[in-house]
Amino acid sequence: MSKLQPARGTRDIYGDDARHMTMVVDTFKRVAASYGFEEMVTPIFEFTEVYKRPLGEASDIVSKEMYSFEDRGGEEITLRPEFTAGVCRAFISNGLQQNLPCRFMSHGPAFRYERPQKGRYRQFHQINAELLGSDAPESDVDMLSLAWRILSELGISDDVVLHFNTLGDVQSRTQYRDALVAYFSKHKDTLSEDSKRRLTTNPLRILDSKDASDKEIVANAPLISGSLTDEARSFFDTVRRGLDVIGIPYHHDERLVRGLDYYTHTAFEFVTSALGAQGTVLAGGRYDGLIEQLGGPVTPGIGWAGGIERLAMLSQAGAAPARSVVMMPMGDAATLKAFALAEGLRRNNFTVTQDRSGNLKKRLNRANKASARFAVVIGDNELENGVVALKDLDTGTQQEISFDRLASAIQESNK
RNA sequence: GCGGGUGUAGCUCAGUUGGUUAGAGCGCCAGUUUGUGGUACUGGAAGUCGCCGGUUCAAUCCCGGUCACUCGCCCCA
Repeated sequence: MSKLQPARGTRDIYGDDARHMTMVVDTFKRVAASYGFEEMVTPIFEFTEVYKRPLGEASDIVSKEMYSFEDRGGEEITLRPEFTAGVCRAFISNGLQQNLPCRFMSHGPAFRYERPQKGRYRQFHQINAELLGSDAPESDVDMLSLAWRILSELGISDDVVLHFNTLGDVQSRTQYRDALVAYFSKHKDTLSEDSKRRLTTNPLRILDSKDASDKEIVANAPLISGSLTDEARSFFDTVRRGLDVIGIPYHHDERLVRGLDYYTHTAFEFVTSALGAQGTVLAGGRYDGLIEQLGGPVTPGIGWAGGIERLAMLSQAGAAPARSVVMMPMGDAATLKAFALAEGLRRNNFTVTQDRSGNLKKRLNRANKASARFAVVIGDNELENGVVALKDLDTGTQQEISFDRLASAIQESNK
């Protein structure tokens, strides 16, 4: 590597990108808190088994996308490829089943060894919400409501469509899987190579194949609604009624499935067409068997994860950095005085930086480029008289202010 | 993992049908103003033409490989 560059699929995040992503996370935390969610910060790596079991040995994530390694103590370790399994492990490890339901929010990086594309990185970032311990369909509505609220506050709810389906309970899902395998096996000869493989690894996934001839076959494939038990059907209807009451528009997509084995009942994706092939910005569903599968007490759960990069690309919203006051001391004595003045201003919640190099012209130039709001010039003349020259960089006006009145003068001009 | 496109200054891009000193705009630096910005004018710095190899008298240009980005597939947030 002759040029110093970040490892493939990783990138440095700064400037506007960083501001947009921070806005996504801040909005997420604020809104999730208003739904009663509390932070759960789990380790960024876990024993490999934590992800291997729930995700399914055959899943692509486990079979070829995980960053797994043996650490120096001989333990099999994996960088988290998603949040749910880790949060559930934490739930079990800490015996949190005493106070159900639990509502956890998390955010941070996750890792998958994939071919990078726009909006798809090997180190990517997610916001994640999990609600553990409620098997009521109303909880599914709560989770969708939370997601919708966040998308709305990010200003992108008009740009996404909620695709929504049910996978039924375990019995429904098993029946459906069998029905699909039976149906697709009849058409095996005309299925694409990818889908022939899926027939054994993940038959549900054939339903969203993009292959033209697959699509023809899929058009007549049996639907999950034909395999639903009465309970599963009634569960689904309750969730739908909830969405109607809250006023979340959705598209009932009978072919929407999940890639991961642990999902049951509600499955959903908020999708945009603005990001090319990586259109899913937030997705999740119910996973009633997961915690038990990990060795914990039987506990239902529902959760979702949102891609921070993708959400940030869509929303393009970010808090502008606070406009600063720049101290411009001329000479050693003034430099010392500027320290004291700056501290005083910061105690009054102003953002203050120091610029001590170059002539005044240069400093004002820099301040201008940095969108600073005020310049405070202190030289020997000012020191003698106990004043500073306070320059309003927006209006260009300048006035002499005594040391002790500086904060209030800035406050006044900034109105 | 598979297929297509791209890679020239900090950024956005021209260009060379293979031939001496590779260009523009923006940005950056300096000056016109010994302590007063945004405008204007003048001047300047900055590129191993992604990297390695091959063909050739000669490669930034052609060929091969490689790395990265990008679009689609796969997968998925």
